[in-house]
Amino acid sequence: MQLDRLVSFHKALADPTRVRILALLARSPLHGQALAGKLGVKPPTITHHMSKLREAGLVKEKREKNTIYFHLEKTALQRKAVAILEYVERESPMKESSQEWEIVRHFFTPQGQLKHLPAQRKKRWMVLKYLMREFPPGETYTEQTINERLKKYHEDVATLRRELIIHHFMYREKGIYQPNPPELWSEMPG
Amino acid sequence: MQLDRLVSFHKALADPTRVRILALLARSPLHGQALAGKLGVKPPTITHHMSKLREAGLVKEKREKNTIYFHLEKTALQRKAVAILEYVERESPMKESSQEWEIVRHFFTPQGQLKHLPAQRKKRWMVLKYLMREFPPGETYTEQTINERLKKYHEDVATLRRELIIHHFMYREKGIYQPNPPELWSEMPG
DNA sequence: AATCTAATTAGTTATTTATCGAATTAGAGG
DNA sequence: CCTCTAATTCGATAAATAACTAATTAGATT
Repeated sequence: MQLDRLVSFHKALADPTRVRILALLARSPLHGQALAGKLGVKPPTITHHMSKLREAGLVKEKREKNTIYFHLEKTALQRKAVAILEYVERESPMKESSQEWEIVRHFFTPQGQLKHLPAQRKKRWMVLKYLMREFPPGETYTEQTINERLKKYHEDVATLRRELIIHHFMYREKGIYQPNPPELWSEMPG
Repeated sequence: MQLDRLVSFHKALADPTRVRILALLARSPLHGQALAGKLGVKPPTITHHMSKLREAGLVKEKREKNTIYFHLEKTALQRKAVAILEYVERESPMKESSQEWEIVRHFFTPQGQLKHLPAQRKKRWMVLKYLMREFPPGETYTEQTINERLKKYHEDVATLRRELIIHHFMYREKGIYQPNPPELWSEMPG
């Protein structure tokens, strides 16, 4: 789910009256006047809230004579409720271990600059893997792009580039760089 | 989770900047200046957002020298994300069948008033069960409270009260009413 | 003590929004 | 055509809030 859809879903739930509406509709379908009565608000307020809930895809309605019955879209609610988890997960290639980050972070300044490449092979590998966050898979990168992005971390981009290739984090062909999938990375040393 | 906690959780996620912060922190802990830099906002804005996220229990912080590193409380996020599902579920004792509701609803006006108690025993039982939504288990109720709440449905609260007792939906002792758990209810007739 | 940096507070502004009363629209039924 | 009811729209108001600048606090280092 894209950011703005995700945010407007949570906006829909960021009001006590709307949450109570959903709880009522989970019991049974209700029409506007009944909701207004049970919640102690006026009909225009219900209209206001229902349009937000409808926009968020959480309720649907069925007309019956002059009356409009709203019902909860429970499967949509379930799906959207967990979307935030997928969203933060999708963006986090470092999820495997926060201990790893505890080691890696000492080689970066608070501004995020790399102080120096670790001498220890294991730590060096971790730092290189960390740098790969700049190059998500599924895309290819020119050498110029690689240089620009590595420059943010350290002056000596040539060494960084070479190390990334050596450990098979990336693959180079005719000046085009391509991130390897984790299966092709070199093993984490000792 | 109670309503206001639930709402303030969703308020915390109802802003694109805060969702982006969570996504960044899912990668690795970061301090305020780094967040400000990556998001293109000023430090006071970060302070503002972090206090909301902290209040919602989604981030924690660790001081190190002069710098404060924030990290995501992922398990809290997971727990709270699904809380809305439990909330709407908990309030819906009618979930077992919407066919049941199709029968029951004919005895209520669109405003939610009970037209009359059904003569058929099975339908009468269903209507009484439906009325029990007013009296969640885990609490006790005075007769006055019972009367007030039943009054919304029908004038003749005495009959309703008596029927609820007869069918063992509630238990009365010394003028205090207590809802029975479903195991103690009388069997649904027919 | 003086200084540097990160974070916070205070105060301001512009935007959003929850709610209401009054007026209007949309159907249904006489 | 008239009337009734449910729902919506319109306009107004009050409250919440996201963002900034400027000033201040809190620790750490010199």
